[in-house]
Amino acid sequence: MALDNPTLQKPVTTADKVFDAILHAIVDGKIAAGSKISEPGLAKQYEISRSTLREALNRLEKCHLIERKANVGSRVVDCTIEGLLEIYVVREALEGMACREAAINMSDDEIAEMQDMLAQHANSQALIDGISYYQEEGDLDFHYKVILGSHNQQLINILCGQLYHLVRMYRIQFGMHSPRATRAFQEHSNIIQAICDRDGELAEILMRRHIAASRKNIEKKIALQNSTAA
Amino acid sequence: MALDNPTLQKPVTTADKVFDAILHAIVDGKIAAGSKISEPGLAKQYEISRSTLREALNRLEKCHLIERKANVGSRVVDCTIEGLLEIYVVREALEGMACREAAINMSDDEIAEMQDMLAQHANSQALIDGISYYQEEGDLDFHYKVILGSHNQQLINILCGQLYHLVRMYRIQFGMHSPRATRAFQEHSNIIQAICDRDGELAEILMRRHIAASRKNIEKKIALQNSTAA
DNA sequence: CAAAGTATAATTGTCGACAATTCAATCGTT
DNA sequence: AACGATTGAATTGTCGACAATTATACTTTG
Repeated sequence: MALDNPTLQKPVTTADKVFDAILHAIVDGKIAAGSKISEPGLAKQYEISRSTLREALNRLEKCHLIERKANVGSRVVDCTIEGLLEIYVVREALEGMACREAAINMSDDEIAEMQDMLAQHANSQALIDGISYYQEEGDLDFHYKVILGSHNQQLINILCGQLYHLVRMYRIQFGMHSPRATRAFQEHSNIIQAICDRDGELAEILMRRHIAASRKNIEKKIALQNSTAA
Repeated sequence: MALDNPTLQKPVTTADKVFDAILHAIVDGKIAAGSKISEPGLAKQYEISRSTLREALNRLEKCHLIERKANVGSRVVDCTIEGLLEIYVVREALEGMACREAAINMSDDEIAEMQDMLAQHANSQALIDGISYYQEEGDLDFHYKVILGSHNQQLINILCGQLYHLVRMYRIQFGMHSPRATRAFQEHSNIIQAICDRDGELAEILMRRHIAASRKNIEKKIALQNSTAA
């Protein structure tokens, strides 16, 4: 049960709720990537006014989940390999820095909490079975914790508020549950150790390598896919 | 004459124009940082409907220039030292990576163009006079060029579309024209050289140091300010 | 038959009004 | 006099309708 909204600002207005609903629909692929969004259609579907819907669409645009052109309309972003790799580049830079800052700014309690989480993941049946649960849920939990541990509001906003919605969208729509589970777990463990040692420099390097490894894994997969297809 | 909108999507709708107007007003401090925004007031001032104003406000929120709370309203972000330092941390990470990618992805023409710009800055009267023109305008031009040179749309969006509005706001409101002009110029020159050599690793390191130097310069200034005030 | 122009239909942008919530001032109580 | 509750005013959220722009289908022409 990973929190999919670590900033936990509960939806109070109806636009908030519709935003949440459409967000999940897009991330889960129920609204197809690249498809055009019909304002009258969606408004009727959710039984709200167009004004309220547009309010929700504006927030989706903030997450880079939809793109709007003036006098033309909104489209769901489409998932491309290039787009995915671009995100990994940004993640490598930002999460690396977040990890460095986390090593500096996290409280001892926060670190202990993160260690507990890792221990829990270690014991989880899914990891023992080598299944992809860890990849899909535990991995995000870990990364969220590190990001929040940076105590840098800008980093938190960009990563948790914007980029990670896209990350989850790609994960689901590209079906990314690679067999990196046990290895990624070891890398997480090393990163936490660096944070625990308050070694920001090492923590950043390890996190960057961790993310770069994921990216390269995907690149390899894609290359393989292309070679077999050709 | 630095472009203050490198993504150059011209305002077509009235909400776009109002967004531009309010953006400049906030960045220039004509609308005070931290002040509350009155929707009826601003709507009347710009002679538009509240719906159109809210559309503009949503885009300002995307730039992190205003913050909204449900059923309460919008406030202009306030400029704090902590906030400024947070931005520098993000810039160090993102622009460092952008610089690395620029060394890989920039075309020869783009590099030549950037070299021309630097040469032009070298000859500019303002730099010779040791005045702060370079800091305020040429510096931004340089950083924009590098960011765009990354050819990474995510990086471009985050940096040019969001963060740099805040950067300009802080520069103006904190009156940041430090005597780092000639030194910064030399650093820019070295960075371009690394990009020209297609040395992404070095380019990233140099850019990170360049930004970190600015941050430390500010921290020093603040420390000095505090010591004299006490 | 293809291509361009035009007219129609659909969609987006903008507006003003009403409902719901929050803020402010007044009044009453201890 | 200070604190809390209540009432009124102001602000935000939501709605439906109209205007402006764009997309579509049809007609006309070469």
